[in-house]
Amino acid sequence: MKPRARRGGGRPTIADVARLAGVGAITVSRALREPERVSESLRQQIQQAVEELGYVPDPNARALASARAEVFGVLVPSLTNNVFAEVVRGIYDSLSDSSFRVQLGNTHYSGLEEERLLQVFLSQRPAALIVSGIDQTATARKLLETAGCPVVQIMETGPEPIDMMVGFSHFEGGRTAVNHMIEVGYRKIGFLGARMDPRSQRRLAGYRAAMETAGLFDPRLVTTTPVPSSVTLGRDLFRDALAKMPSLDGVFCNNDDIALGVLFECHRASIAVPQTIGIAGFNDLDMMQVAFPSVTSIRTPRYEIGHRAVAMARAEIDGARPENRVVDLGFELKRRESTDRPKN
Amino acid sequence: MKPRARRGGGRPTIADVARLAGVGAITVSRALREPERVSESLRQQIQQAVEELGYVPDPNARALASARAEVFGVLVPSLTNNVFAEVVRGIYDSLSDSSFRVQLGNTHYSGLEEERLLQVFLSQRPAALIVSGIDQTATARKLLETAGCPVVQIMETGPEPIDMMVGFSHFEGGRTAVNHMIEVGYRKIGFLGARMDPRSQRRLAGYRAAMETAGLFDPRLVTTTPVPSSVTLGRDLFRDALAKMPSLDGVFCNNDDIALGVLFECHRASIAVPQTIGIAGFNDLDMMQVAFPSVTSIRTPRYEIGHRAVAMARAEIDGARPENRVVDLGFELKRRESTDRPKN
DNA sequence: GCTGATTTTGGTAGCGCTACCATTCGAATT
DNA sequence: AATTCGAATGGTAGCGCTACCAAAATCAGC
Repeated sequence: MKPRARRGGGRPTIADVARLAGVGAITVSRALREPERVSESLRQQIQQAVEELGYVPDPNARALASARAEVFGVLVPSLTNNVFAEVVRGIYDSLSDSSFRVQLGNTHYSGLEEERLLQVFLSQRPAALIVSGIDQTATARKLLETAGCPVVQIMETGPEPIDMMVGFSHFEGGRTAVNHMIEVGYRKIGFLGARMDPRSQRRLAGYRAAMETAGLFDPRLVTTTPVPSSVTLGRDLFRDALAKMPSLDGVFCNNDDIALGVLFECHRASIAVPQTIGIAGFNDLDMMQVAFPSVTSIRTPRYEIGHRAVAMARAEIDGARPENRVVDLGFELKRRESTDRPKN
Repeated sequence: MKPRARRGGGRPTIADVARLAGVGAITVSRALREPERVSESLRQQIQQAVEELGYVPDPNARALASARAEVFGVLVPSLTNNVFAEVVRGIYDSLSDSSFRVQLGNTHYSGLEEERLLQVFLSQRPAALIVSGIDQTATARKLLETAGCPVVQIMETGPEPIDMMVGFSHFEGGRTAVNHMIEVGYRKIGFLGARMDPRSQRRLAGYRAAMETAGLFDPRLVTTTPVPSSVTLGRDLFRDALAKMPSLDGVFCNNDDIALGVLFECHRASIAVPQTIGIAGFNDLDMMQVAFPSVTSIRTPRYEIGHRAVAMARAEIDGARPENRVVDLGFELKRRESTDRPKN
């Protein structure tokens, strides 16, 4: 029977390389994946044939034959939020020295969307999965538990990892920022929050804990909205908060975008920062230290989280079962001018 | 011969579905990909079997058998730059109703890295490729020309598309912004630029054209650096520019990050904006309209570029050869307070 | 009712690679 | 010298799916 014309458009296959190098196909496969299992001389012959033909292995065929794709599935709630962009950058950078690909999914902060994407990702049998947060739905959790590959939950840490975790405590972050504001003398400290995803909720809880401990908590100080965060929204939230409680003397913002909106509004309304109003943000974007006045914020290890998540997953793939399944990378309070209140 | 134990971990295959539905495997395949070619009754039986088993097709097997992966390869120079994050979001959103996956690559503004990633992407036989800019290396261009799939160059337009293009003129954007500043009375307008990738270069060219036409060009007005852009860098560049040319009365910034750095530095140094210094940025990030004073900028259609690129590629995949191979989505000058100079 | 055209369905043979097992061969052991 | 062993290499049989072709079923026209 006449062989069918090559479907693949004439790209060289492993068989072509094998023929040119005068070895069996399987030996080429091994030379490429486990060079130490092939003798020096053959390895060189094969390497030369690969280069001569410009052979690049087909990842699809590889995945099909080995029942495992060299893919890291990554689920984040947003692609444009700078925080997750940094995490994703850390992931990509940490994988650039390997042949792993990244399969990125945007859950839009939706648990259902996360389930759906998980299902899609799983159909590829990924080498590892990285998911954001620790509040997966029960269905998603079950899918992850039976995924048969390393799973890393990122951004937060918690008591019951599906497999591994890398993050920090948003609760402590919020509490630390607010404690600092209380210490330097602010009393009527408002909380401004947008989106209010689980991590925002925990920052709010940290705020509340700090305020209650100091006997300063008042529910009217809290202003939140489910609307996605933006600088514009920061301004609007601040206006609302001030209308509700004109005696406000500080704000802890859910994130830096909101803090920036507050800062701009203070400029516009000629409200002195830090004298009349103190401002603290969360994440410590580059611009916070350049702003005028510079803005106090909680520095979070975004890039490092992506990097570490990949490192842990790769260790597991390589058979070294990491001892620490849950890694807390911490955060750092950056005290700046926006809360530099002259003690009175 | 005894069949080998299932490698794939027992997930249902198309054969399982076919058996349950009492049809041939190929019919299941068709029912899933081209439902109109299968009779109504069988389609329902098959659909039911699929749901009962929780069958999800294996994309790797699909890609191998059809010599074409349902993947859009996307190459961008940066993942954290908000501009590209928006483009990528547009791409993801436009593909979310399909079974296409996205394969994202970060070129780090390097032509060589772009070539390398292209090689990797091509090994998967993607359904389409989206690449940033129009300044590919000769090697990359050749790879793209022979890719055998739709190719869309984004962000810019130019005279010689590899296949299709979606973008706008950075030259005209720069010229428009600077013309506006000249019109309202600024004379010693500096150019502040970071990174200086090809698009930045063209904005600079637009700046220069506007300045020369008005007889205002002076090379000492131009301050650039190859360093990546940031708000901090904007401040530094502005300080340099001012040191070099204290009589500066305006700046056109390569992008909004830099403009924001300038704005903050003006606050800090008590330089009146727009009276003493006028500021214009590029891209029109959300925060520019909230800043105090609000900052004039060139609004660029980032999300729309991603959306349109996907639409054009999909049209081509579906066999409808789009008439317009090069689409200019334009830009819009947003006049704001930072250049609202009182006419004198 | 018959013929030819047009669906609709199924069988077979791969896609390019690797798991599994078999074979070869030289070195070490007895 | 015979036996054992491990390392190096190769052959075979799929992985799960679809392209291609063939067969069966349906339809239209006379």
